[in-house]
Amino acid sequence: MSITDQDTTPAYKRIMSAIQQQIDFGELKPGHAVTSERELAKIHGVSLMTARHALAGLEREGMVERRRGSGTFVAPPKIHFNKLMSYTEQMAGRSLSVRTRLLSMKVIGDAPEIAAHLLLPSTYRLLRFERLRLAGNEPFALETCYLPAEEFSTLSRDRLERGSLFSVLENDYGVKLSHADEEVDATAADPRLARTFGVPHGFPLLRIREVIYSAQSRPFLYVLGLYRADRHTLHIRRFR
Amino acid sequence: MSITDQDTTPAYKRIMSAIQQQIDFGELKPGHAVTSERELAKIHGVSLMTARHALAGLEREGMVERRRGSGTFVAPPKIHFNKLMSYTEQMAGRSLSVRTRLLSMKVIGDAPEIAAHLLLPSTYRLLRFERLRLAGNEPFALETCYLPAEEFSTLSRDRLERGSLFSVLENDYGVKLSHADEEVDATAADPRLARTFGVPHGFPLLRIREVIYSAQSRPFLYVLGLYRADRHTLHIRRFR
DNA sequence: AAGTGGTCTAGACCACGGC
DNA sequence: CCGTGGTCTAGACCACTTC
Repeated sequence: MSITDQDTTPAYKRIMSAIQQQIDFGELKPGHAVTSERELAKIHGVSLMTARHALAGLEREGMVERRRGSGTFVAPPKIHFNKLMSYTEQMAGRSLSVRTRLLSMKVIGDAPEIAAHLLLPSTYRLLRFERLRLAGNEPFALETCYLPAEEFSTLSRDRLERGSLFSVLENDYGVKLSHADEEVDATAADPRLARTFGVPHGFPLLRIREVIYSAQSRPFLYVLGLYRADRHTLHIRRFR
Repeated sequence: MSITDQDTTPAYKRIMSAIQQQIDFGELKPGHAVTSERELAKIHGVSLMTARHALAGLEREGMVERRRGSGTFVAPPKIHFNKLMSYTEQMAGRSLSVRTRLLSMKVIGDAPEIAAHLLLPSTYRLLRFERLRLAGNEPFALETCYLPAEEFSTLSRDRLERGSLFSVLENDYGVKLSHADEEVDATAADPRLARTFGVPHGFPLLRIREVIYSAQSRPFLYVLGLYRADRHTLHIRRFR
């Protein structure tokens, strides 16, 4: 950030970024005291209220804890509960070798229920593809994705097998992901699924139906996921 | 927060409560404009920053939306995603007649795994009780709860069958509930469960194991829930 | 142009924690 | 005791929306 920059960024956001960097770069570790309000005000040449605003923002994001009479401290690294993450992202932290195999990919026009979930006319053309997730050589998840075909017609098989769907959507298509609503229940493996997963007919599976919304609150991706219950557990945190 | 505790309550909290009441009492409905910052400041005799603080707090709670240049508006009623609620509370909004039958209740001392979840010694005495949830006359959920026996020795069968466990804990024992971590997977009904639910052996069930924490981040309640997958869906919202 | 929320100042007093 | 965060004042200017 140079002096010539016409810096329109609010002061409190700049202070937030500065502290965030200290944490990211490891200068401040969990438990360490963060520069106090009064010091921040002096250092950055702002009023106390502005320095407060910065710390309050970081607290809301869960980066720091504030203790009256004591100070502001870097919060312990949080497990990212209830975060919308792609499979690739979820696995990144766990050093598990997971492969993806693209089973099918085609444009369909007869999925009225799914079109309805995406707020599209019932005969709207959708791009559907199935991906099998394998740990080692053992399949443990089958995910079927549905996207509006027109918008994402340039999606290639290659990209889907290689990287994360989320990163393709965010980087190549500029989609801003906002949130997802999931419906979770249980089902039993029918003959086809039993064959796919290599489990007995009737084997319990976790079923997750998911509508993913863009930043404009527009639903644009529907995912039906089926997971071997013995190899997959869903973690949720609920707050009172 | 009541009107009688004006003495020590911060002004911004009083203003928040006042607006919250307007919403609760139906004077302000979703979409309606909330009193502006400047008006609130005049009305309550506080500075602009304090009025701002109140509206910012309500925004953080999701009660209002703020639109620059336009105003502050009552937010549409939010679906309570990812909220820690008792079964009774969940059903309250749905006009479903749900009954609870207490199947068993006893103190046990040989549940080391569950004691571990509650950060207690492996032979610690736990109060265990099973509750069957019925819609109409049809059972659709079986919940087994574990509590430290000493603290909750006065819990009566009567209270458990009558009201919500949460309300008993919060009102009678003064427990402040904070959050819960859940593990969700699927399983198949064994003979006993099949008989309990009146479903075939092997029927898919949703299984939720839940550790509930008090405000001091102390785990104090473990719940194992089994749900007929065809009568029960879990809803989750995830954010990016 | 009038009204709104967003940012910010330069102070103030209080309640609390640790020394 | 001193430093901390929590609350608050009485203004100010800006950016934005609506009319």
